[in-house]
Amino acid sequence: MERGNTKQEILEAALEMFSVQGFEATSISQIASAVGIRKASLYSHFENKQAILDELVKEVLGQYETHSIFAKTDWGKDNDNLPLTPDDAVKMIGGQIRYLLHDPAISRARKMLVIEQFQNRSLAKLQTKQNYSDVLGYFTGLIKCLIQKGVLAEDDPEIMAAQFCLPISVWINLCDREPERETEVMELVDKHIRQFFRLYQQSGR
Amino acid sequence: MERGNTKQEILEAALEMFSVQGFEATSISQIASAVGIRKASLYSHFENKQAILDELVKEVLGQYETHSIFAKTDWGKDNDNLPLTPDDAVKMIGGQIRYLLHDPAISRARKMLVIEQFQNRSLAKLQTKQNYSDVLGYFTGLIKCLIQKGVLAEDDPEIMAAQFCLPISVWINLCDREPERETEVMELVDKHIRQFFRLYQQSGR
DNA sequence: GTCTATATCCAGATAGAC
DNA sequence: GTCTATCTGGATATAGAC
Repeated sequence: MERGNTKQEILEAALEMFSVQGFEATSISQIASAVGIRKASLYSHFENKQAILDELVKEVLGQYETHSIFAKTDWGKDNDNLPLTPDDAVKMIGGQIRYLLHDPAISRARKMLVIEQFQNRSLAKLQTKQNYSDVLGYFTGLIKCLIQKGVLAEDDPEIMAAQFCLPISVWINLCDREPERETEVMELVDKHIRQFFRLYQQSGR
Repeated sequence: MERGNTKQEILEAALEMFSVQGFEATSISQIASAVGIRKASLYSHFENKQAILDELVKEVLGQYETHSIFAKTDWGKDNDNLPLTPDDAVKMIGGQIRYLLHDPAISRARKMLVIEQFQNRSLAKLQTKQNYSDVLGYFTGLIKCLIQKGVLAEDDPEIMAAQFCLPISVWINLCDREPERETEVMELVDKHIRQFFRLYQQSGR
């Protein structure tokens, strides 16, 4: 470390605390002492407490747009790494879940949005976008491709996507709350994906 | 009103605020003024702020055990009002969702648990029990009955239950966050239930 | 049971030396 | 940029009159 990145350290410490206690319950002194400075020094980097949250939402959560696979919805041509078999799907989704669960910034941002969703209208919208609409849109596109390729039977793709990814959303939230249940959850995910494929293959016959 | 129920009014006001702002961000004065008394008077009813939360968890959330249909899991004999058709299921589940969404105590308790789930280990456990395990157990039992009756095809009942009720959980949470989307959500629920039945009927042929 | 008054503490935020 | 010192307000909680 050795300075220069103090502002970044503040953002990281703040996110860590906001994601457990929430914004209101986290004090400036707490954040400052986690970074190793006095609370007064923190005001050299941010105008006030709210500015920390604003910056977090803008930067840390904003990098979602550039990095998250769910933010892009162009399932047009690049059907290269499409999961055509249950095994592929389990591998792909399993890896994705593990990444979402263990990346500190991502998991903390997700938890913070859960905590603050009823408090703040704009955070509610962000929560819906990142952890519902975009995910649903992503899987709707993927499933449309799989239908077109004849891998899955024809049916309402949006409902199929919901049936596929919303249980997984709930299981991710369960792991956020009780991390020790991760292996149990991963087994459920495995069974769920295979059953989903089996089902929507059969019915298309 | 006219007194005598001040303690109850305090609990209700507190739950209303805890369910939006969270416990830490809600002050004693806020609760007191919502009830129409001074903050000092509140200490005649509760030893301290924590005692309000404890009582809420014990009483208001505890009445879940006696009133919620999800708390009972005996699908043994009383297969009277079993939803045998998609229409029945849509009607039954739709009514249940509307009840869960609009009953003030239930919806506030649910939101409070969402907000406090990462803060407090025992509230995390309660959240998992009430809004995950019990619901999953309830629908696993129901689905087992429907399989036995030949209404649905044979498959892993726990996974079927997850595919059935976890999307609905997510949609309820979406309505908690953005109540104006209720009708849109109810249409999704309708389509989801019919597609679920159609699917698991077909595959059993 | 409710009130006013008060004690104590800690929050967010600013001033100014180094 | 970080510090000490300080301001101001609001928090939880208690004491004691009515």
